[in-house]
Amino acid sequence: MGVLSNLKPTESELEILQILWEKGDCTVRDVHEILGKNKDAGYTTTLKLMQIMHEKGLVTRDTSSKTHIYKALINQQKTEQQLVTKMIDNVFNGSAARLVMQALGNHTASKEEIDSIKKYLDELGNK
Amino acid sequence: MGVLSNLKPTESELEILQILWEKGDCTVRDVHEILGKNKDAGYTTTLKLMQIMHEKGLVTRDTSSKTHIYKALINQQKTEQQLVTKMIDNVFNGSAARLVMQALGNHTASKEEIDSIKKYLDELGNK
DNA sequence: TGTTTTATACGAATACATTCGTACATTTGA
DNA sequence: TCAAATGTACGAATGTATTCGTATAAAACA
Repeated sequence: MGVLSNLKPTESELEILQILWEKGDCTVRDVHEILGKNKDAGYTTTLKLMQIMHEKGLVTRDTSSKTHIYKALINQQKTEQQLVTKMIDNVFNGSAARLVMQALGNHTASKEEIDSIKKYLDELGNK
Repeated sequence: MGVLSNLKPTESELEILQILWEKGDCTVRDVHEILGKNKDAGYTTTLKLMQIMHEKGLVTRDTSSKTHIYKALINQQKTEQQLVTKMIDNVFNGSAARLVMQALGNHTASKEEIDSIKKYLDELGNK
């Protein structure tokens, strides 16, 4: 297991990571403007967060020009897996099934989603 | 929506709530001893946490005798729902299906669990 | 009874995350 | 060219969670 795998992003860091995962390379301003749609913090707040993320090894950056370019360094899939596993352990007493039922047992899941999950389960079952 | 519904427990508070949900009425010592199996903090740490939880309205307590008896005041199901919904929004971009697949796509789900989920999905589909 | 154990209350230290102000350097463009 | 805009660095304030020490009171018991 690598060093990076046990770095757990904070909530704000996760918001930034989402953006980097989706958009790829970003400047601080890029990220800040996307964040600005949902929250309003100052520009230097976003900058500081991203600098801290760099210190922690969550992101890399290209500093060859004045405006630095940031890139996620930790893996999206692996991070999501960590968060889910942690929730299963902490909240659902180790039962993935309880989490799933909780997730599906309300309006958030559409018919299409439920169908795709069924398909996924069938594929899982055939392995 | 009631006042209690937007109280979000911290991680330590959640650990304590789990115990209260499972065991029902508990003294601080009860909780502290169960917690002690996994972590080692001082007794007064647990006490303080539970006092704070009382201030926040997460728990009630019976103080009629010297040793106080604590009880969860927020609902387990509702709290779990909140946490899951928040994770779906923050981590999986609103897609419950993505969360579910992430939860099932590893060793944490046993065959029995997967079967019970299938059954659950079928029941959901018939509504 | 008087000592030990078991409680609560509460202030304070510590740790960590978040936010912002300010200094300073580089670009941009009028 | 030189002022305005844009960028980084960084210290510090703020907010919140966690941890623990100490004071004090009640209960248990030898």
